[in-house]
Amino acid sequence: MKDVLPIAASSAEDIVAHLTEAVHDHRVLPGMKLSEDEVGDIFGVSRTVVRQALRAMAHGGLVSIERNRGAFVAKPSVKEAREVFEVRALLEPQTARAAAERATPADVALLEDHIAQEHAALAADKAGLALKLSGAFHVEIARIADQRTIEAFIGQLVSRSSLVIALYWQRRNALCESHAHHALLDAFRHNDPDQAEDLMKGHLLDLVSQLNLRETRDETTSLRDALLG
Amino acid sequence: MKDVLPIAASSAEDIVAHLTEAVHDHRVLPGMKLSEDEVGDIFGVSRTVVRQALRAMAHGGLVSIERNRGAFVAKPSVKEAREVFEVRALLEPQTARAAAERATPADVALLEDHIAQEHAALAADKAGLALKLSGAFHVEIARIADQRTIEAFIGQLVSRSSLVIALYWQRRNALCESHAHHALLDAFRHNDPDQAEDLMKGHLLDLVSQLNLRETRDETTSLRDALLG
DNA sequence: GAAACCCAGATCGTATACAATCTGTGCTAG
DNA sequence: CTAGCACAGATTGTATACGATCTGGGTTTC
Repeated sequence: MKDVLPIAASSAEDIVAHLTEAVHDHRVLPGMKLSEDEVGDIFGVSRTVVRQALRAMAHGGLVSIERNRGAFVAKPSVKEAREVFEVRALLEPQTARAAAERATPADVALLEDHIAQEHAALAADKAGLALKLSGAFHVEIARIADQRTIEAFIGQLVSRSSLVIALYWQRRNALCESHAHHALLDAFRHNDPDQAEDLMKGHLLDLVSQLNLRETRDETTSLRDALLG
Repeated sequence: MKDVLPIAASSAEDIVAHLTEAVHDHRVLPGMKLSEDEVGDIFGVSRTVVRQALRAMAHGGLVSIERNRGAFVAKPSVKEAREVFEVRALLEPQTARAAAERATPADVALLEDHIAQEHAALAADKAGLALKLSGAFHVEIARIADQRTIEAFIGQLVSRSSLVIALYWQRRNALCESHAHHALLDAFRHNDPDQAEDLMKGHLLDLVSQLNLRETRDETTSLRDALLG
């Protein structure tokens, strides 16, 4: 079981993309060790490029690097978790407003497809995949708003949100957000900035309200199993 | 002139700090080439650590890396320049509000010292230094607001703002912002969130209004001269 | 004379080797 | 039996070496 074929990825960006996706759909969980050798084995590259990837992810807040100890998937504290959603609450409503002003039929179609995939993922009981798509939806809105700087920031915040959700989500009600996304889609379709802004604001509040920002949780799994299994 | 003593800096973070400072006070200008060998010589480290530093700065938007061509100090486009200040307008007024709510006498004293240094720099005709301090002032406000995530973002935005100012500033009136900072300080001293928010909003609008977001400018200087001369 | 081509120098990209640091295990002393 | 220490294995940090790619100048050809 040691050398299944490595994942096709040569560049550091590929590795970042793969690992980030794995974190987004909760195949890789907060606290997991990302050993340079192991990652290098899995992707079939040398440690040099692995280190580039890990440091890049560290800059995005997805990974924390401890000197002489290695890289770990970040475990945001309760304070950091709050901060992430506070910043999102500052950035995203206004961004949704701008997106609603600019959204073209092509944009709407793309978001529709996004939501359809989310539904399919939920139907197939792939909660992780649905979560990843849900995050991408938010980033896509920033793209539609034609705000690349904000898009990059929201990308980071969505990544960290995945970590926060992995740590602090209370499962009592399954994720019903696709409803919120559908409502947002309507606002975009009708180019209604006011409603888009309000809906986004409410959506983010909803998300935070479903978190339990008191206790922490702990889990550990093999990185190799998470990525290749 | 080839081997003046290298700047004392061993770690990648030191190099990032030095180079970032140099950019902030306009000793290093947009478009300047940051050759790995040259930077390594200047700081007395190997290319390995230089690359770490340059990639880190690239993630912050201060440097742009072109594959097989090298690293250059970023030259934000007019669109990026607008975006930077649009994001700042979203983040900073609210942050100033939070800071005004939390500011302690110690915080106020620290900001006072900051402003005093700014004045001294302006009096000594060190416009670059004054600019750097002015940016640090904004970051300090985020720290007082106890928002580390926002602090990091504003740090990035201030960095890029330095580049924008280097490219698009129209010099017709010298930078009189220390006045705006003084007004903000008063709002913090009296714990007046409303006024702090308004002042910050106006301050940012002022800054943008003093930019000429139409033409670009070009200049080139030796990195070594900029850092060591 | 101008354009296309080719080659040399320089610069970056990646891999590998070695040094520094940490973790955990087993031993020893109290 | 427990606490402290020391050493071995593992992992990361840094430097260096080599290969790939780009830039610019000089030559050739039309």
